Amino acid sequence: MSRPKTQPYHHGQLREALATSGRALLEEKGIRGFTLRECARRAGVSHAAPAYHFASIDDLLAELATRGFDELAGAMAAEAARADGSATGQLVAQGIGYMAFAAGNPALFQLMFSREANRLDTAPLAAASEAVRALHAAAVETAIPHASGEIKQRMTDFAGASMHGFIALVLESEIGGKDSSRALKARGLALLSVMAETVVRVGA
Amino acid sequence: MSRPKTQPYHHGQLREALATSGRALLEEKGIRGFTLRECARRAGVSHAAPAYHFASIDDLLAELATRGFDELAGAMAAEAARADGSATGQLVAQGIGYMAFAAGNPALFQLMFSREANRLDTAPLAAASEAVRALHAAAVETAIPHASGEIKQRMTDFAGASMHGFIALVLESEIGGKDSSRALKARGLALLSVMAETVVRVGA
DNA sequence: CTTTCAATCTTGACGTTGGAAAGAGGCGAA
DNA sequence: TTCGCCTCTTTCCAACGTCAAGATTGAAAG
Repeated sequence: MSRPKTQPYHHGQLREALATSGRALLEEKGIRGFTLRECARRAGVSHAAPAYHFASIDDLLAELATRGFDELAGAMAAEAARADGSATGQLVAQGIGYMAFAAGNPALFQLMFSREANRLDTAPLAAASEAVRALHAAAVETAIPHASGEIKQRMTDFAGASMHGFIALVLESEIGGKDSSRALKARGLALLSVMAETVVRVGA
Repeated sequence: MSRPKTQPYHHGQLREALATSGRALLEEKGIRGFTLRECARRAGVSHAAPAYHFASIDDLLAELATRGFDELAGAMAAEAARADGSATGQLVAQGIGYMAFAAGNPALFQLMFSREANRLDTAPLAAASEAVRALHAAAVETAIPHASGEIKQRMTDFAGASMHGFIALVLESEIGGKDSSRALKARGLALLSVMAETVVRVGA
């Protein structure tokens, strides 16, 4: 019976199960409605079972945020991989991946970029969010390889702020409250296009 | 004794006191650490006293968010009033007011633009946030009065996304983790400047 | 000035939460 | 088989939001 030794016992995959049910719960109830006990309930274990895998509810939230950043980086990289070779290609493609992830996981996205997550700041979480930042910086580097360091920093600020701000405002329905998803996508693309062109123009 | 009849009794100004202590508590503990009972404690009343003034904890949070939007609009308008007459003046000045408010009230700012606040959505809250949006749209209008409606909308998206995204990322220390406040201000101003120039250029 | 009375606050209770402590159960090593 | 550790359950506690009931007060009415 050569079972992988990482499936030890009773429930076996509790950590994974909690991350999964937690993620769903977060999207359903929002950050304020998120409870450890409901999370455990959905995983089919007693309310104190999570304690062995997560030191506290904040620890579980940190794990969710960390996985979110990993997935976000994946989404950005996947889009970027199929971008054309133009100067703005990477930047726009990554932006599409970024916005798509946010739109698909609004509550998780907000958790990742919330002050609460900042307060948690475990090492893996910091590393995962740093990876996303690095990916973004690389896209700017590709767009304006010959610009000065200061310009590159300014344009990284600018590009990151534009794409993050747009989707953040959309999620809060501060932008396009009643608009269709299709119309919002068009507006998002238009924004990314203006953003990328500006980066290249200023960085030239 | 012609006291204003709106100062009725015991504590008298409980609603105000709760809004004040609630705001401070929110900044201290964050949205997850915010509790009605602690709020009441700080106002010097029993744990159930708030119920008379606020139907629920969400109702109190909605009030805080509403006041936040009012104050944000005030900050934007105050900065804009002392702007020069250039095309980009209003836009940059409002952006400064916007970022200054966010930097001074990070937790409140995040509450205002959180999915939770969206869920609350009382009429006054919707009106207050709409007022901020209108102020911003007016600044874009001033910058590019002759552009088409679609361009104006796109540039409103763009300008709002840039300024909101930048300060949002700063608050989460996703931008400039260890930088001084002075350096961050410079980066914010640089961003606003690029943003405003782009609006005018594209809208021309 | 006394009497009402409605608005405001307090007390006490209920169900739920996060977390700690202690015990039960099963798996792998000896 | 026995032992010991890892995993989960049970039980308990303080604190939470909310409700219901009672107490307190300022001010209007007589």
